[in-house]
Amino acid sequence: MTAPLPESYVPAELEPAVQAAWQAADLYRVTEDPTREKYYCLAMFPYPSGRLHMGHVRNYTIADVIARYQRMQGRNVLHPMGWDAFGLPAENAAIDNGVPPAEWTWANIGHMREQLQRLGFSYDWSREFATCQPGYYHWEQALFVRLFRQGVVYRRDAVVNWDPVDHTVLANEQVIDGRGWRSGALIERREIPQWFLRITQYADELLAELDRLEGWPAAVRAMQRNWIGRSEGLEFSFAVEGSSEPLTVYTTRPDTLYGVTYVAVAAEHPLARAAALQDPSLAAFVEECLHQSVSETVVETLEKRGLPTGRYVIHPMTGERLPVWVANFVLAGYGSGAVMSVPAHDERDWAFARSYGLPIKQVIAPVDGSPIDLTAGAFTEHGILIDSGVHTGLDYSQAFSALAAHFEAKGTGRRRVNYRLRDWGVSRQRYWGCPIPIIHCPVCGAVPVPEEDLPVLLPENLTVDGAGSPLARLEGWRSTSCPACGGPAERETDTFDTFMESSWYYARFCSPDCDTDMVDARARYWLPVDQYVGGIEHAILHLLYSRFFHKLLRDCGLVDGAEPFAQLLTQGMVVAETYFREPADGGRRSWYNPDEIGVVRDAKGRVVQATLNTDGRPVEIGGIEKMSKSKRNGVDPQSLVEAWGADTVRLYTMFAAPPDQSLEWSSSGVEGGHRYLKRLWRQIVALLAAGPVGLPDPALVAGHAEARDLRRQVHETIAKVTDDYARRHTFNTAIAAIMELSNALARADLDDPAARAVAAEGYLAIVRLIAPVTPHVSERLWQALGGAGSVVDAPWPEVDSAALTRATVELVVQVNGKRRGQVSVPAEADRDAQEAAAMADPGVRRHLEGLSVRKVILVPGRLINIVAAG
RNA sequence: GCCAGGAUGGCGGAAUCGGUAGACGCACCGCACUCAAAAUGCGGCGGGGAAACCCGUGCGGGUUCGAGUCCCGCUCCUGGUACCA
Repeated sequence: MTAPLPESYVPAELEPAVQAAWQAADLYRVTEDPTREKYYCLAMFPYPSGRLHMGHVRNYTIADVIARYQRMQGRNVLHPMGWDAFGLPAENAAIDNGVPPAEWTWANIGHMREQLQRLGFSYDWSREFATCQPGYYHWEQALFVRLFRQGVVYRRDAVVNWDPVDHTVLANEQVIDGRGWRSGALIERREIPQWFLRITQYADELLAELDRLEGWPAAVRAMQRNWIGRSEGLEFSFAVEGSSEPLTVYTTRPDTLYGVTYVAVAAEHPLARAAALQDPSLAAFVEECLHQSVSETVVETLEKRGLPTGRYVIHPMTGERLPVWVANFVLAGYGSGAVMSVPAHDERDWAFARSYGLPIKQVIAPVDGSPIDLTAGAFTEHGILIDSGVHTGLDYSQAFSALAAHFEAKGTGRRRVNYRLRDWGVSRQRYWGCPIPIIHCPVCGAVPVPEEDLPVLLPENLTVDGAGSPLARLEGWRSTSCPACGGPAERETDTFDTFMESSWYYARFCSPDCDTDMVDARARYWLPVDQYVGGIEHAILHLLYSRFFHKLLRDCGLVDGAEPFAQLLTQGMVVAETYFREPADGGRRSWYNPDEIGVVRDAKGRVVQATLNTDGRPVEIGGIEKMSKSKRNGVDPQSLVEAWGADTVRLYTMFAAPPDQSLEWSSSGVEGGHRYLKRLWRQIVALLAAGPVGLPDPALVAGHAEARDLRRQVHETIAKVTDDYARRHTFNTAIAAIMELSNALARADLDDPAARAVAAEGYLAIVRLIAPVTPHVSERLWQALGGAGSVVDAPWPEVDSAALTRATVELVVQVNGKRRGQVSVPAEADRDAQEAAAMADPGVRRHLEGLSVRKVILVPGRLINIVAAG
């Protein structure tokens, strides 16, 4: 690799050679080393869907840049990769092609691993695992058994989407307009027994720790905070007319109690079911509600509808009779399945009351006494109680306290902290997942599988047909004996939610070969993850479950610390232009890949028309959308790597947008990235041809204005790029600064010894600054420039603060906030001198004519604003 | 529906703590090299105007000496919404 640098840059030859050298040196294998500072950089592991897509490339390049940067800082970097291998797509593929899910999954893993390796990521592949391996899920089962004994696990009925034709439970995304996606049958809500983890027991800690997660984006913390949704309210009961069973409700607005004009219950509520027995139209409505998908989106965007049950409750303060309605927006599984309705002071209740002619009774007035218009909408702010019996005149918190005391004294209610967060249902009626280690015994009930009998292996090489649960039909697997009494018993045939596997894989990477528990002592060295990188779509579920698991692991004594991920970077989507044709017969649109499209531009470069290359006729431009199979606007990373090389793909992906924004695909943009690498290569070829490479002599540079300015830019760039990588994670601006420096170095006179030395210093810096992004080309250029060892472990360039000093600064001069001139002043000039220089500028003088100066605002070293008036 | 984001030239984006709007790249235009093309190099490039200048960061208001940035009210787009991962 010390051969002279070839004239031209050929990534197809260079990159495999560099990768082979890395592999031969086993460069990316890491072990625990207490003498060195550790850094754990993790990208969200992929579901092995078959091929890498651009979203993966982006995710893994961001993480690789950070890992490589930290490594060049001298840290001991753990950067692992594995596979989130259980899940629904494997079953769908099995149904469609008759391939067993295990086979399909492993074939995909093999292919995707090759694709990742070709991109040159710095993974320690010795730590690789897939979650479908018994060596992994064994310990997940062991944790579940432990949690069962601790009472963190329980079983209860919960509602699912049931497809009555395929006899299977459907995921929310498999329900389209209330029908099963394959069968087309109207789905039913069905209650079945399921296992739950008591995440609500940790709700307060999950909430409190959010405030300390300073390395997380504020948006993600806000979303989690709202998702947990802690509220303080009042739980109380209404007496039901003609029944001894009271109706319990929870409210965060006890102050509006006197404004309750009706009560709404879910269709599944016993009161609704009982009333439906006597009322055929009510029965029909309840039946209709029971065919709605369980998804919150569906429930909340439905037209709000309801019917009176004919039953009444008694208002606990006024003794008034209030009607009980069944409403399609009240969730059965949440709270008590019943809500008090205050149309005057709640938007949803207001809309419902308006459409059904229910009374709207104002009981809260604005504090300032201003009138409100209840015909226009609800008044939802806090205020002063009116028409509220003995509580009239109180404010929100006084009313809250008084009413809570009232109900507590009577024993019909109490103050309660409530969470929007619900316990985590982990049962899935699916085959391709981790078996739940429980045995159902007719005598002993649900008994956990003893630790020594774990893992409960998932039978593999099964054919799946999409009807019913394959495990339930596997008689030989299902029947077993009870670990407690020895009698005949049956295995649990549900598997875990795949979020279970992805909730602790980050810990397993620390000790992937541990065969005694989930993790061993090595986890204490590596955890927490210093930098976690993944899609914003995981902001709530995956990240909340992982935080929860970390606390469970901590409480089992397996890890230290409360949180798994110190820093979080959420990346945006990869999007691309779409093109389509609308068929004349009104049938389905046909979509075309951007590769198949040519565009016609006007004189200013604006796209005026797009045509299909094969027939030359126009197509419609459909706008920018997330890359997807259905819109055919996806770009295959592998063909890009083949065409341009991994470095170019990595460079474009990092350059086109900051990581947290969506990234728009552009093939000419990739070409631009490639051009830059070719230019950098050529420039270094030219430098080496110009003479021996040595570092600048400070004395020589000091007396040489151009060399001094250039050297200042070199060191300014080092400072900026370092800050962009380490603190801001704005790789796009780091690359822009590197390109700018390249442009400046290209103008250097290589025949001048001082300038040539500064150029050499600059290129040695650039090659290292860009190495995290384009490691292959950097490796080769580093060696050509005489760098020691591999660039992967080269020391990060240091800023020479002496090089940063400036003799003069440029000061922008404004008059009344408008830019009127620019003056150059000595860097050490005082305020008066700067003002005087600004006033002397001819453009400034012209705009000050006839005006008197009122105020001068000086932003040192940047701007001076002269405020003047006539 | 609810929660969280986003919107800046022809395009992707920059402007980091309220201080020069448009860095860097793409596209486009011109020039050089070439028989020619490609590649490469050099120059131009928000709109209007001869210029002085004026206008301009999704829309409507506001705060400030000064607003892309802060506040209030909208529009549209995106992510999540608990069984997609």
